[in-house]
Amino acid sequence: MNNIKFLKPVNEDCAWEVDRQDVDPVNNTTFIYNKNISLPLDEQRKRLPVYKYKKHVLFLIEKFQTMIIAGDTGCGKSTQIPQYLFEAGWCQNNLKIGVVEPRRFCATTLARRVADEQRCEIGTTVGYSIRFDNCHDPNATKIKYMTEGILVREMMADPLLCEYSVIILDEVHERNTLTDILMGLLKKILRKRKRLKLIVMSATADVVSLKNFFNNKRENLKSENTATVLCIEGKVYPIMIHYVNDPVPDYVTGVVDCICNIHKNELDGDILAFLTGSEEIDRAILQLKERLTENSNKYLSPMILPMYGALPNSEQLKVFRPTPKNMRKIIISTNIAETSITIFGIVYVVDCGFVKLRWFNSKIYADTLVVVPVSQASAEQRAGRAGRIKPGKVYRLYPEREFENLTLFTPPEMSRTDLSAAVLQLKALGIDNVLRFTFPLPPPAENLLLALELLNAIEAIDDKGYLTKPLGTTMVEFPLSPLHSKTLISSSEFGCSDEISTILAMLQVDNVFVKPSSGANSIKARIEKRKFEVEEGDLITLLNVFTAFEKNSNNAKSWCIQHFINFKALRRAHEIKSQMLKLMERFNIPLISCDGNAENVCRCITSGFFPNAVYLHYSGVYKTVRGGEDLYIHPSSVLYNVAQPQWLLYCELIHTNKLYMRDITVIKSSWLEELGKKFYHKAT
DNA sequence: GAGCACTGC
Repeated sequence: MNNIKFLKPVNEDCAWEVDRQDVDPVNNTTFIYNKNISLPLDEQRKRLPVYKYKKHVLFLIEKFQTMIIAGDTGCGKSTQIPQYLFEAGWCQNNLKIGVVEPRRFCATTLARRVADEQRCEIGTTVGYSIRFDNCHDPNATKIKYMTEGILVREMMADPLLCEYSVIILDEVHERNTLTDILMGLLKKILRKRKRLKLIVMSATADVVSLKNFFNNKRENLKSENTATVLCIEGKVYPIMIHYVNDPVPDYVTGVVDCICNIHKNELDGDILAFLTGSEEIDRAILQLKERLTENSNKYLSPMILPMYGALPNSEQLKVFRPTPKNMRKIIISTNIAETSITIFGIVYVVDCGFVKLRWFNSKIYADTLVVVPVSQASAEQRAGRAGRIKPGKVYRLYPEREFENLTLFTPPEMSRTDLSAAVLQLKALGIDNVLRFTFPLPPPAENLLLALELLNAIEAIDDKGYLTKPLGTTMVEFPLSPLHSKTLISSSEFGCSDEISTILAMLQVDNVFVKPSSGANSIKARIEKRKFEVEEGDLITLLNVFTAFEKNSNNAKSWCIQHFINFKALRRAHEIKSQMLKLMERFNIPLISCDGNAENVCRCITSGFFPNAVYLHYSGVYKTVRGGEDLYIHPSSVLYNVAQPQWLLYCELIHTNKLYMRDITVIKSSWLEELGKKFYHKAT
């Protein structure tokens, strides 16, 4: 295909080039451990813990409209229960079973596994549907795995989900915003369609509150319960939990100390340690490499591995390979290993007791990342990673008395993040009064009101709270956040919809610029990036990258390597842009190019992102136009090293030691007066 | 001078 065969894997500077696309998703089973792999499929199915509960499941689903199933990952519930229902006739009369997963990876791998067990081709009786990848047959598919966003989209077209006899919500304990929206909507649908059944599956969540939420039995009436709980006991080994006597001053060093002790004194078994971010993980690994030598343990050599989402796929896969003989894997991970992935062979868990979460800051109307103590449920989930193959040990880096002070559950995402997209979605689904919507856990009213205020300012909803036509109703159709979709829809008026659709696609992918860690190449990468940089800011810079990428599409991969651009990110941006173009055509938004007139593009960006405006205060820091909060230019911005412009718009805020603006565009204050008039006349 | 995890007909 192209000329990259001269690159050697040993050349560290090219390591980034190996990435997810090289992993064959069909044959990649490293993520899922199956100890019965040598048995025939039917035999494997019968050995799963859930098999003993087959009759219970089928009995309870007849009797109750909603069933809450609690069971650990690995008990087989996500693959088996849909098949039990299918085999018991729940797909007669052309009805389907819908299984809703929080991640694309789960939806596709589970569907493929179930298709194998049903001995059918994927996309026939068993299929899946995720964004950019439809693999199901509307007439033949009976068991359909999908992501949460897909079901929300289906509800917009078919509000009572008439195609389905059963909906299964999986991994509900993660409590994503979409999970909560779906639960609220399904509660309504269940009232209207008595024959629809709902199964809610969860690993740790508090099943009692879920049961109460779905129970339609009215107080003081003799009517029967409509919801029930089934607990599936998986096979777990006992876990011994250790606490420290006194709080540790620095949990990174604490984790390192603890790992060294385990490695020196404990028998074989891999170690999994939780920290909050990649920076901490890299720091811990440096310390460990200094302190652990081949001689630290007579029998086992340490094999120290990082694990976090931004890590290249080739690096992530190392964590799943079986531990070589006479070695001990020591994995230092973010929260990704708490729920999203399962690593086999863990016997020791070290928990720093903290997690990094998105948190809505109402002063600046933005989500920020904060490090907070974990919840009890989260601590238990982390601990549970130790007892999968034999009795395990867990080390918590806080005193035992602190455990009781932890909150029981991590607040659902809805209660702690920006709600503007969720509110817009609900409005489109016919929920006019979002303040009275039955959320599984109502988010703070202030956050809902701020979301409504923002949507009104960008004219997605009118003063009475109804979706505007055509702007608001069209915005919902795009898989973009409200400010982004507003920008896109107004882009044809500014004569630059081609450029804006590119920029918005580029904003949705991360790590466009490759940053090698070693000296010479990091300077080269810096020089290459300069070639794309322009004084208008980061967004026009991204536009330049994409335009150059498309011009070189016949040798895209080698072009990316040459210019230190992330090929995978650009390919995904291309994919997202094509989806946007299709939607734009459908909603009659003409594709117009401004042929290099950057001012048009910047004015258009202002028309959508005006709520995120800042000005340069005489003290030398930027302040938000409404709240007057201090913000700083992120070092990754092209504007970091130039004279500070007077007015800026940002697309994203990162809260670390300061509040940093990312993806910045230079604007004029007169544009704000013109394009964000309604919003700013109150503020100024 | 810096980066939780997911996701979208």
